Amino acid sequence: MIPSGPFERHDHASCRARALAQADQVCGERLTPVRRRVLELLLESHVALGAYDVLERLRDEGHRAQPPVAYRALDFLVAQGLAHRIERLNAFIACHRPADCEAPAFLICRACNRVAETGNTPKRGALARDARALGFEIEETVIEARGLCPACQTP
Amino acid sequence: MIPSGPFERHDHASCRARALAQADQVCGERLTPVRRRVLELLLESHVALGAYDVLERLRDEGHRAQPPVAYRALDFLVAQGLAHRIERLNAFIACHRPADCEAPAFLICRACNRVAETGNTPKRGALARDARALGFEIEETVIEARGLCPACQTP
DNA sequence: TCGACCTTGTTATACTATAACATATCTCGT
DNA sequence: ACGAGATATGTTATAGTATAACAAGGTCGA
Ligand SMILES: [Zn+2]
Ligand SMILES: [Zn+2]
Ligand SMILES: [Zn+2]
Ligand SMILES: [Zn+2]
Repeated sequence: MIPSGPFERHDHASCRARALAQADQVCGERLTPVRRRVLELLLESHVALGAYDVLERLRDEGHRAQPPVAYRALDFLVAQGLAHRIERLNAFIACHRPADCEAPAFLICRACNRVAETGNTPKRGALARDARALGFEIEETVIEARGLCPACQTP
Repeated sequence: MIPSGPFERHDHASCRARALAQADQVCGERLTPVRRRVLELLLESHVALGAYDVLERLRDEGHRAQPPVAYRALDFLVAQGLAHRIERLNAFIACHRPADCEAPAFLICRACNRVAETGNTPKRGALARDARALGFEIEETVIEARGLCPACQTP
């Protein structure tokens, strides 16, 4: 996947619209109003949101939601590949390319908190080699790098 | 680093003793009794322990400890490179090779919960390439693979 | 119509982590 | 000796993250 997005200036409206359209297509009716709204919230920026951030926003909109509402919606989105959980942050971001997203990796800026998804980490790196040598069967890999995005590197 | 350890039958007593000796050497006096005891607890198996697991064991031994006691000891061990935090598990494992551990990656068996550390992930993989292309400066990377160890793969 | 399945609502609780303040010790320069 | 700063521990309270469990309605095919 071509690295692109959060750290560059970009047309975020269409960035968001495209992801939402793909989500509609993937899920059809299963993308219920709450789930769709949560996805929209995640798509508002490239900053990861915690479940309670999502919850708070839902409440601000008049939805009298309890924690399971947020977690269920987020779990659904993650299961459909429309969002990703960032383990280091206990938070979630929307996937901006759900159509072709496999083995994603994440670059997390510790200064501005934006997260870039840089995908398709190869299955043949040093990790895969070591796993094979051990007889370990990898099912899923979390790769999350922390550092500074271009904008936050002091000049 | 040569993959070795948890998933193979091995002399765990010396596995543990070696790590402890290296820790003593690295830390000297700073490896206080509590900190050393926590490291020993982590070294008892290759299964990751949560902070509250550690706390419970300390209490079983008569130490009237509160949560900060466990977290402080664990934070110290992590800072010294004697233990690693596994983000996916909110848990900690001892590093069995503190002397030569840099950029570790982890293989987590979802069946038996043992964790293998397979180290020295290269700085020149696809991730590093993408980061460079984005101008992102990586400071630290979490790599955690989930799957099945050899013993847990049903035949 | 029945039952299986999915979705949402709601209450309560479990698990993980840190803030903040207190106490003790050591070391170093004066 | 004295006080300042650094380090380590004790203790209380609270913040933040996540799930269990039960209830209730909707859809849809057998
Ligand atoms: Zn965008
Ligand atoms: Zn940034
Ligand atoms: Zn061992
Ligand atoms: Zn296993």
